[in-house]
Amino acid sequence: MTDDRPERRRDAEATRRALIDAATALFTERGYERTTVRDIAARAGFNQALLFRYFGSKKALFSEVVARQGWQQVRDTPPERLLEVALRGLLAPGDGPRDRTLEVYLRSTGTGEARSETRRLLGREYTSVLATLTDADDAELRSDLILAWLLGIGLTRTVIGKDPIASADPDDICRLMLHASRTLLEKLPDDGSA
Amino acid sequence: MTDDRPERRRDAEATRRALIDAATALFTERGYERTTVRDIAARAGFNQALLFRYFGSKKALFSEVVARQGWQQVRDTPPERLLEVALRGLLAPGDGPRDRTLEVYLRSTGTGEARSETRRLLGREYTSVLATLTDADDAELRSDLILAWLLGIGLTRTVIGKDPIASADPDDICRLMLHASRTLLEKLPDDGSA
DNA sequence: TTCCGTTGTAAGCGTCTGCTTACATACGGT
DNA sequence: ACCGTATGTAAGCAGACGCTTACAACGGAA
Repeated sequence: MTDDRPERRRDAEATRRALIDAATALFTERGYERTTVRDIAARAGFNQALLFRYFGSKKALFSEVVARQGWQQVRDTPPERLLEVALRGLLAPGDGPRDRTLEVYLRSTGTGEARSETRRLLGREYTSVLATLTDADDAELRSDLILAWLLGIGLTRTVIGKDPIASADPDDICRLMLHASRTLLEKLPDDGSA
Repeated sequence: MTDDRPERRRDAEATRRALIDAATALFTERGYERTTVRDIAARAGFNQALLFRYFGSKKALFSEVVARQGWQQVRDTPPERLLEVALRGLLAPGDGPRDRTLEVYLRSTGTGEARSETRRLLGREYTSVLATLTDADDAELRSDLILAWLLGIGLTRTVIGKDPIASADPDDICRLMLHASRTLLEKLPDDGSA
């Protein structure tokens, strides 16, 4: 229906996609280090040698995964809705197809060069959008603190799996977190300077 | 001065301590997966086989590291000061001897069984102490959100190294974060229920 | 001095890792 | 039908990993 081409038993495009999908799932589940190229290929249903033909290296594949998630969320969402959308994406149950950018982001801890660069760029994107919501002169720091909060919540719920955050109702978390964030962005605490 | 015993060229206690110190430093710097037993032994100045004689396994050593940091901070600090103390510990420059509990905590991401159990227990300790600061009926969730924020800030500053948090003045971060936390703990947003 | 348990090291085992090579099979154009 | 290329696999390499084993040297007690 959605594809008019005849089904091919060998299809480079489909294989590439399958590998990226498998890699995305595993990287978000286990993080970069604990995911092996053999795991990825096995989940995609192919030989791991293909992974190197298509992507060259494990690191390059990781970059493709991050790039493919592709800043879509941060670019397609109006700034004033971004925080809630990102938070709800992070809290949603893990099965459906959804934006996993922040999960990949927080799973990609490590000191790898290319990886940390990608991470920094993506974070900058979120921070600068959130910064438009306040006119404080330390707007960037404030919005960075909020991004950090998002990461911390995701870390606690998804990676560590610690209660009560892990099993809390997304609505409750949203209500509390968004409320506190709004006070941070809108109402300026006394900053002790002129 | 502080040790009246004669200096011994062979001292099991001192060796143990050296190994734990080296392990603490490396685990907090690189995380669990990226730290090898050979790295640890080399930094301590010993053969890696000793590590297994004293601790049995890499995982057991990690548990000793966490245990030795030892919940001291969370138990020795009065609840109303805990948040600031923990945050400042997380933000302080990396050289001096200081409490690294939260750093180890956030570095120990992964799915290892013993590790994740230790992590959960430590987190519970922090959460329940912070929960005494509010009388909301979802006190635990609120304080867990604050612990998550601590982790997120530490992650951004220490692990990811992303500006502006990475290079911000600790005082500024403290002022903003503590202010927002107080509103979360003290002033209850409308929770839409009876 | 002899002796033996403690404290240390060198070497290596088995396994897993990212990655490569050599080869098989399917496909599309002629 | 034929053939060259695109797509796929099986096997294996070199190195790193956690961990073990066999053995050397120290140091206190006899």
